[in-house]
Amino acid sequence: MSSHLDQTFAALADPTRRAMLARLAQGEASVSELAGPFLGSMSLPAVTKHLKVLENAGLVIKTREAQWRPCRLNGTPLKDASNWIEQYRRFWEESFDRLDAYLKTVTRSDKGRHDGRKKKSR
Amino acid sequence: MSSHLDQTFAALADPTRRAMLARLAQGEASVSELAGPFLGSMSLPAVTKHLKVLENAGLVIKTREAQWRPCRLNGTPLKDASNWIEQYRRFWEESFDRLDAYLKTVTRSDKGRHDGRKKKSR
DNA sequence: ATTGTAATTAACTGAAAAGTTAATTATCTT
DNA sequence: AAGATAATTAACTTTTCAGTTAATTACAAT
Repeated sequence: MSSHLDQTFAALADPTRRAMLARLAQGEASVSELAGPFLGSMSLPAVTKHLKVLENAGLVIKTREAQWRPCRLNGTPLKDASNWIEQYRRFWEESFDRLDAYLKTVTRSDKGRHDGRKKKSR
Repeated sequence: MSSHLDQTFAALADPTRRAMLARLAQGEASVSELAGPFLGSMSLPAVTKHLKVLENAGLVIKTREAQWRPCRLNGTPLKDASNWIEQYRRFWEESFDRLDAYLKTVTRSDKGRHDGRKKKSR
């Protein structure tokens, strides 16, 4: 049992899969169209599997048209991923760097101790 | 050899690790403080390993203080992850849904064919 | 010096991930 | 009906990941 976010982030952790999403951002594509750029370095079944991971994560929706499987990107799981990350925005923005710098100025001694004792002063 | 984004997304794909980041967002914590909530369900070495993954991804910075390893969150890798995801924002926002709905209205037939032929009309 | 606490390292296990080749299914074309 | 094309499934290998227990390192306190 793995959460939605688990699956989304796991799917995004692979460069082949991110490239496939990038391709799909340009528009619908069949499996072989998606596979094209990778067939030099991996087999078609490997691509099918990557696609399955994206599909299971809900990032790609595969339909049927004759012997083709047109795929399109579904962004909704990315919304949750984005929201999750956004929680941490302050940790990479300027304002935080300044806060951080400030916190470093304040002596960490007592706040930082785990044994409830004072640190020797330097 | 895995890219920065690979490592970041892979690190975020695990709920234990995300929980550890959530804890660190509250402020610095030692390894055992971080481990606390999980010691019911996993061993301390397991926690150390998760922490190592976060550290390798650059999401956590571990320092030394006596026998403790105070850890703090470093948000910068999240910035890249966020930027990557933001590229796809239009795929989960209203405006896109409308565009999508519109595209479905227009007959997909020729646009969607991969063999350059016309579809039989229904 | 000995003991206790914090954390890591070592060595191992089991399960999941990522790839392979070969065979199979489904559909279209002639 | 036969052949070509698109894609998947099966069976297998290899590697990586997540966890375990036991041993070890490092420091502090007495």
